[in-house]
Amino acid sequence: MQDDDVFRALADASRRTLLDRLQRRDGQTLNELCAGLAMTRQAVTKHLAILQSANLIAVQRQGRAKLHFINPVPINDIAERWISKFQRHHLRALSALKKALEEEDHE
Amino acid sequence: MQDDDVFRALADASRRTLLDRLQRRDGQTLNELCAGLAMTRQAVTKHLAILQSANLIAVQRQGRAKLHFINPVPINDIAERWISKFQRHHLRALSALKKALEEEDHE
DNA sequence: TTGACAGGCAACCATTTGGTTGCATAATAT
DNA sequence: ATATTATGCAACCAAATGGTTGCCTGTCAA
Repeated sequence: MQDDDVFRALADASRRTLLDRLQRRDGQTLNELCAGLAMTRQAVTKHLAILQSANLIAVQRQGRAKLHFINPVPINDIAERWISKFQRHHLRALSALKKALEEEDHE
Repeated sequence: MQDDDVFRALADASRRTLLDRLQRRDGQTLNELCAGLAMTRQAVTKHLAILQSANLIAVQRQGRAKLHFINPVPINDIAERWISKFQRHHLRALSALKKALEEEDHE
């Protein structure tokens, strides 16, 4: 599955924070993204590499600076392909859960 | 963040497969969920425990069997709180999801 | 009651992960 | 030309992760 990289990239809170920051202001450099985070620049570099290989961010060199741009497409893909699956079965699943919990209460 | 458990639980392909299976047929036992998977029952047990502590599934004992029920709420929560940030241009689809959830709550 | 079936617990293991430090390289400013 | 700034690379480390095996407990059926 190609979604796997996206899911795994999103699993880390630091990486979600980085996406958060890029979402607030797109096109930030590595050093800008490092500011205020409790980890070294190299750690951030690794996180960004993971986000990039999951296609969640795109990178553009500008002189010695490296600009990072968020790519919302994979997240939207997941939202549409995967999460909607759960919504489709939401009613049935919820009623099954409810029924199960009620039966549990009667024991 | 409380979403963290959900994100991390969803990061593993085996766990997503388990959710997939429960989505197809809810209320399966541990042994049923193990069938055809290339890992031991104990590995599946661990995955189910992670899914449970992320509140993605609920469990009900029935005699010596253990029934597993999917809980779509945390995933919908993420869709609402987090992923929606990244799909501003899909506001219409999102409001449809929100509306569906609200209708469900009123049952 | 005895055996088979469903699941739980704990120890152990290899690999992955998230992080570090130290040094190197490339572009810019003075 | 030189110092400074922005980033890259590689080795290393501890902890988390995903998995195994072995054995134990509880429940059902014959």
